Amino acid sequence: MRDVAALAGVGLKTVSRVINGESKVAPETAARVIRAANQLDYQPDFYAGTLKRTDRRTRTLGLVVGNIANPFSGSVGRAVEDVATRHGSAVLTSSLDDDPEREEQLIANLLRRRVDSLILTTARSDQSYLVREQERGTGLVFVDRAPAGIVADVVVTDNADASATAVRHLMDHGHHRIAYLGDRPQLWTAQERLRGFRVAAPSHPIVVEDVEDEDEAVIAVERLFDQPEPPTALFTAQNLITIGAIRALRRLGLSSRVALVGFDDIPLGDLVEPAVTVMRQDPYAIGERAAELAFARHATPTLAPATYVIPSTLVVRGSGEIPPQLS
Amino acid sequence: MRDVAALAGVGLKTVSRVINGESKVAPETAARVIRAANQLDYQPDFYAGTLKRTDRRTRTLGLVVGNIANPFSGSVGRAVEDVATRHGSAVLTSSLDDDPEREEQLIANLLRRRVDSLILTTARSDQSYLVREQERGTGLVFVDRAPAGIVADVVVTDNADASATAVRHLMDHGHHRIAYLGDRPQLWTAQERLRGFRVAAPSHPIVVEDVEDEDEAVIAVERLFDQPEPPTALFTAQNLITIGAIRALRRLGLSSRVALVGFDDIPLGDLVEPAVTVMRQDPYAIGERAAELAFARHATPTLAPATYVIPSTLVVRGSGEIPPQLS
DNA sequence: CTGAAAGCGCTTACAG
DNA sequence: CTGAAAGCGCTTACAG
Repeated sequence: MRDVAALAGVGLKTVSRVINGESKVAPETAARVIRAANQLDYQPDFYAGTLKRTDRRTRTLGLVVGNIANPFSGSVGRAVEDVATRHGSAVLTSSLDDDPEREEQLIANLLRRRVDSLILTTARSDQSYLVREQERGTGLVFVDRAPAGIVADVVVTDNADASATAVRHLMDHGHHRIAYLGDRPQLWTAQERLRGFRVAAPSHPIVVEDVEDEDEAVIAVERLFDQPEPPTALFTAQNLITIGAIRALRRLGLSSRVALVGFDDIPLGDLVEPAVTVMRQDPYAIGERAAELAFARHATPTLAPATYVIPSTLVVRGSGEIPPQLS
Repeated sequence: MRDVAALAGVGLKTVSRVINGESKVAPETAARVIRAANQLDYQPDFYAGTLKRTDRRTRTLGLVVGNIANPFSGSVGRAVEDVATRHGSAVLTSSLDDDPEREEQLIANLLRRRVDSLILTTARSDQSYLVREQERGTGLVFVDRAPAGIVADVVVTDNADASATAVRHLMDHGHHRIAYLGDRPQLWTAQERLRGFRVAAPSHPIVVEDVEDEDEAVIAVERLFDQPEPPTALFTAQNLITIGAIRALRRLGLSSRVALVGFDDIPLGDLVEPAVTVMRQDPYAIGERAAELAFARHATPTLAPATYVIPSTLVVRGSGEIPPQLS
């Protein structure tokens, strides 16, 4: 910038004004500055300006998702990016892998880079370590999972409600022996989905927790049908579990005899046989709302923190409408 | 930092030394500094340090992918993130949507934030506008698509080879009437895949270009089978086209009578009926190699730019092994 | 409409 | 082992 000022024969401040499009510069002077900037191939350094700027905003958001390679996180990320771009901000993305150790490390890394807000999915059971950062003015929006030990904006799916809806759908189709297959009970989402299941489920539900991935889901389903009184319907409370269940039912030759409703849509869910009925979440809407909240808080820091619930939709495709079979 | 120094009763430089873990600080002094930092809840500002640091590295990478919500880009992004984390760097992620207008805008945004390297997928037909930035020392690695007008590191799939392999697989199964269905011919990847197809294909191949999405693929396939001499096999040169083709074949009742090989794997490709044979790309390997190249160049700026080809694998699942049917 | 001085939070290049 | 001075590239808060 100094070189540009020298070449154009103006003061630093004038170059700054031209670069930032502030008015009140004589067109002729401005033209000279622009010519000098082009000649020297000048690129302003945004972060250098941040140092002295009154609001100290870096116009950078930190995003922590489960795993950016997974479609749910990908859609959240895309939404955050879209909103950020509209506000002239950039997004630093990190994948958590549900690892509590990583959580603190990733967040520390983002904080050192002075992100204006953090939009984050968490793995630890307590987030009170972020209170001081929040007091310092960093925006905090929790997505997908509600935090503990801190009051902040939260954007989540209607986990319990959606689960109850799924179970009622199965009961409406005549099922009474319904099995729940869910993720690790430490996860807030797993707790909520089980809670919703219990609210709507018949009196003696079958509950299988701690199913961590597709392979474990296959095993869990095989085990269920190895018992004297197997379920007539499955509610799989996570997308990988749904995929594992489809695989297992197919191997067992039960695809067309056991009803299945999954939580969270799966890719090509309409092309498998039978097509799979799911409660579809809206990850783009979650990310969008979260990013909008972050920017709203930058504009009005006194906003009271709130929890936003994004609705899910029952997508009826066939697997959830199979009637109970007499064994 | 000034406050920490004052509270600990030491000089600025000593605080700096403790924060950065430089040796040569008396344990006692260091402890006092750490206590002061905790008490004041001090967070170092990484970018402020960058300003005066000799290497001027921001330890930030810029990533431009097609769309982070799409599984291919997601895997590339995840790989870049993993390598960056190992090197203490963070990643600014942007989605291009194959929009040439966006390309310049997104890149300008990243450059203003002084990324050390740019790892990018491009939509424009020429990237010579990046030469000056490259000369200034910003690392440039092109992924998925080769650039024009600039010499830089490139990491791509073996598009032409993999396409030829796919077509030979179909011919080995007796097919002579094979249709190619591909994306916009402006895209480098589409050109390469068509080139590979032509190398291996029989003398009078059927070529359908400019298929932009799933819906267009459905229409294109329906049209093919509305003709006097329809193909006995399809080579769908992009994942959304593959999905559209599966849908169309199912509607036409031809799923088990027309062979299909897709370029790029699709989710749940093994669970549809028939399971779909594909040339599987390795997006994680592409992202990983690209990020490693970026860091290698930071360490050794004189490295000659090179092109790296990441191999694909034929995944045989059923749809590609259907023999030609007598109509 | 324009510019000189001061300073943001750090690191560098010294001197002790 | 420790610290004072200078300066990175900008913006602020002035004065003219």
